This record gives sequence, structure tokens and C-alpha cells, in this order.
Amino acid sequence: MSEKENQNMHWADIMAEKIIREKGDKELYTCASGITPSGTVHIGNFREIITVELVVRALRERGKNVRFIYSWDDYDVFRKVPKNMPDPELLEKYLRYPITLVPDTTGRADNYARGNEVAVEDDLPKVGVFPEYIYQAARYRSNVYAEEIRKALSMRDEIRAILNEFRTEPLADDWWPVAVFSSFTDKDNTKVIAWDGAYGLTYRDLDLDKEETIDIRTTPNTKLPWRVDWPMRWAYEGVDFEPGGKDHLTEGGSYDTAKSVVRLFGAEAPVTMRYDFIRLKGKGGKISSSGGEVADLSDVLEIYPPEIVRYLFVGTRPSAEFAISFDLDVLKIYEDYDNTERIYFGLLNVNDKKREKERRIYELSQVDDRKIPTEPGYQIPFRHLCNYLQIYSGDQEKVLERLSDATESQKERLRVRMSCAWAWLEKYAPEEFCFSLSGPDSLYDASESERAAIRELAGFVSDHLDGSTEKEFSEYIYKTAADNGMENPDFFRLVYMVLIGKEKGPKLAGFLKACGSEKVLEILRRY
RNA sequence: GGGCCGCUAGCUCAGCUGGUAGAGCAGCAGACUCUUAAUCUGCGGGUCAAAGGUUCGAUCCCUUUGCGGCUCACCA
Repeated sequence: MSEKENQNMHWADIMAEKIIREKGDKELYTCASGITPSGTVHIGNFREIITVELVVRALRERGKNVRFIYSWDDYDVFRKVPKNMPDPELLEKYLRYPITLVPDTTGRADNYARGNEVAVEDDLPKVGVFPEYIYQAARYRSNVYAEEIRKALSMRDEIRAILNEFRTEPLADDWWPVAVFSSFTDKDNTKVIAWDGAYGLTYRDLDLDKEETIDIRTTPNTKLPWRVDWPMRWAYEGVDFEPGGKDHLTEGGSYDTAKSVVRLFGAEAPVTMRYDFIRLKGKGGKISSSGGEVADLSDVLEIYPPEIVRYLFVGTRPSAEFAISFDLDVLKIYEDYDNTERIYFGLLNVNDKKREKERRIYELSQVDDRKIPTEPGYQIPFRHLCNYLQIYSGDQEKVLERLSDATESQKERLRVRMSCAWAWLEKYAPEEFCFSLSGPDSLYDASESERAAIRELAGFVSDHLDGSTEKEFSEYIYKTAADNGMENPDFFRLVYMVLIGKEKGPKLAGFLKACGSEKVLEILRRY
């Protein structure tokens, strides 16, 4: 790989090569990601998942055998009731329980953690992400890690020394690298008292002031604290790559201590990369129900097709923060994607460097890398699609009839796009952007002279709309205004009032053509 | 207190291993008697935060400073 080629490489490819370089030639590369499902798994968390997915794909394209694991840290403690969860009073009662023992007040699953998990697991396949899920609660509770916990206990002093390097308050002498959920209360308000040097651990339940000795091979109570748990899993799974947010990847952060702790477990830290957070733009407004402004993958998938969701992340360096837009920027995002697509299919000429870059972005944006489209999507700007949809009150099939020259594969993509467009129009589009054609019940109170003008326009529509271009037909519009002694602006206002009950609307001639003479006449002839 | 990131046209940002910068939007001008961020065309010299340094040459490397943001030092 020459330096010149390297310069143009996509970050996922650069990362894949770095992994191969640093970890050597291996039979299997393990790439990992994970999070505590202690609340809605939002789009910022998704950034980590998609980052791993892209690197995994880049590795596989290099002929590597890759395992992509996703760890749900669902044996974590429920510390805080998130603002956006229903029935907070009920949830309040479960603080300090493991999140798998907290009820799911959203009704999605049989426990709180699982509810947050399924939301993500249901959506990830839609964007082409298929990790192997690992459930830490199940692992811990079935004692899979008993040996690792014993090791951690035996390396107590070394671990403490590593953690103390960055702490202001050193860990106490009686600190143990293990957390215990009480078998009396299920809560973690406990304190380890003694370890027998093997598998016997004695703790005290601080709520009840009761003591118990458990066997870490047979009781489900113990887990490792985060800064020990993370490196333990690296060693256990043989992780070669795992990215992290900037909270982890800072001096003194958990990656820093984990890369020392992992050596105690006889392994080396994975290659990592830092990703920045995601901001939201244009969300809130109409739908800010709880004040807690969260957007998860399903919120984003509602207004962007899967390949565009991927595109947002593929096209941005992970280390750069960016905003996901729900406002009018949505239009631009669609245009940007379509532009990349046009470059990919050679419909747009750009220099080699740019073309190469966009080509790779397009490929990686596709949900299934074995099914990359062989033709571009139907060329219609997103805003036009929005107008067509509104003309037909959201009836996708009617819109497709108008776009009859679209191929089957284009229609398929158009359907997805239209669903997104409709959702966007209903939830986020600004008021000025939205309209609906007037029905029989919403007549505009027109004067007699206005009615005459409308009737004349109806005649022109009937005779000429279908046969003339947009530009040609605007002449008839001007003529109608002139014939009836109306100023243009007044006449335009009148027509919009009649058609959509608003003073302004889409550019009139084009709008009339988009509606089609049949629909237009149906409305005009009421006057 | 430590660390990290950013500071480029009015706005949002590209510019990724050095050869004095570019897209979109806004704006301006014109085209058709016209209207929403929804017509087309033309128009982009901004001390690349500041000062030093390295260099034949720096927006891009090094140092320092300023401003903004994030993060760790509690837990995960």
C-alpha cells in the first residue's frame, strides 16, 4: 500500500489495516462493542455500533474472518430513573437493583434492561448490523466468569494500584475488585468482608445488617466493577478492536486503566479509536414530550432510509462531532446522498480523488454489501416527492403511478423514501412546507369576479395543462389574471386559497402540473 | 488540576502525512409581470484565532497565548 493510496482511504479501511498491522495475521479477529442498557439506547450509542460494523466490513473485505460481539452490560445497577421513561414512581422503587430485575414500564419486554435492548436489536438488522449479542447478566448469573472473578480477587492489590494511579482518593485498604448483589434484597448495598483465597466470598448486606458467605461458582450474586469488567472481557473474548467514547478514551479514563489491568489477565488491550458524540438538530419542537431530548435509531429510521442513516456515519470521521437533523436540513441530507449516488454511477463528473472517496462512501452506506444497487435511484428531489405525497394525501401507490417510468428497484426505494417523507412532513416539517388539497367541504369564500377568474383558469387547465410545459402554462396564468383585471400577486393568492386554503404554496405552474388536470379541475369546478 | 478537540467566506462546514484555500445556504446582479429554504445563469480574495519557530515555502509540523467545548479525577 503506497502512501498515496493510503491518503485516499476511508477511515474504516485505515482502521482495518491498523488492526491487522498491530494484531498480526490471525485466524479470527474479534471486534467488540457494548453498553449498559440503563436507559434508551440512543443514536449516540449507535455511533459506536456502526463504527464497529464498518471496520468489521472492511476487515471481511480483506478476506479476514471476523467475530462481531455486542455486550449488553445488563447486570449493572439501576442508579437513576431516566426522564423519558413512563411510570417513574414505580421505577423509583427499584433503584439499586440490577436492571434486569427492574420492571419494563414501556411494556416492550419482561424487564427494564431487556426493553431497552429489544428496541435496538429490532432495528439493527434494518441498517445491516448483525452482531453476536452477549448478555452479561446471564453470563455472570450462570457463573461463566467465576474463574475470572477469582483471578481478580487474587490480583486485588495490583488492580488497586493501577486504579489508584489516577484517583484523587486512593481506594481503601478493604476494597475488593468485586461487587455483590445481596441474595436477601437483590440490591447492591453490600460490602465484601472476606475472601477465602478460592471461591468463597463473605459479604454483609448493609440494609439488613446480615452476613452471608457465597460460592462464586454457584451463586449469581457477584460481578466485576466496570474498570475491571471491561479488561476482563477483552481477555476473555480476545478482543482485537473496540472503539470508545471520549469519556473512556481520556487520560485516567477507563481505557487507560483497562489496558494495564488486562495484562494481569494475560492479554493485551485491543486497538481502539475514539468517537465523538452526536448532537440533535431540529428535534424537540412538536414532539418534545418529556423535555428529555433523546433520539434513538428508530426515530432516525423514521425519517431517513437505512442507507442514508449509514451514510450519515460513513461520511463523517468518527472523531468529529456532528448533528443529526430533523429540520429542513433533512432535504439537504437527501440531496447529498443522491449526489454521492450520482457520482458512484457516473452521472456526475468529478475528479478521480473525489470519485474514489464518494464511491467508497456509497458502498459502505449500503445495508447489504452483496446487494449494492446496480442502477441509481429514481431521480426526483426529496422536496418534489414531499409535494407529490401531499397532493395525494400520502397515497404512495398513486404517486408511483405518476412516476411510472421508475423501475421496480427504484419503486422499492421510493416507497421507503415516501414513508420517511410522510413521517417527516407529519412530525417535523415546518408549517409553510405542508399543505393538503382542499376538499369539497373547505370552499373559499370567493367574490363573483374571483369566481369568474377561477372559471377561466379552469378552462385553460382543461384545454392546455397536460399539453404544455410549466413555462408555457404560466402564460395562461398571467393571462387569466390580466383578463379578469387582477394583479398577479392577488390572483396567485386566490388560486392558493382555492387549492390548499393557504396564501402561498409551491410554484404555481409546476404545482398545477404536479397535481394533474383532473385533480385541479375537481377543485376549480366547485366555483 | 490532568487530558482531548475545535477556532477557515455572513452561517454550517470541506480541506487528513507542507506548495499562499473550496462547497452548500445566505447575499448581490440578470433572465420570465411569479411565490415557501422548491426556476435558470453569473458573481466567493477570507490577516485560514494570535504570536513566535522549523522550512525555499505553513491553514496544514513544533512552541506559547487567547477563546469555545468536551472529558477524567464518583459510578458504569
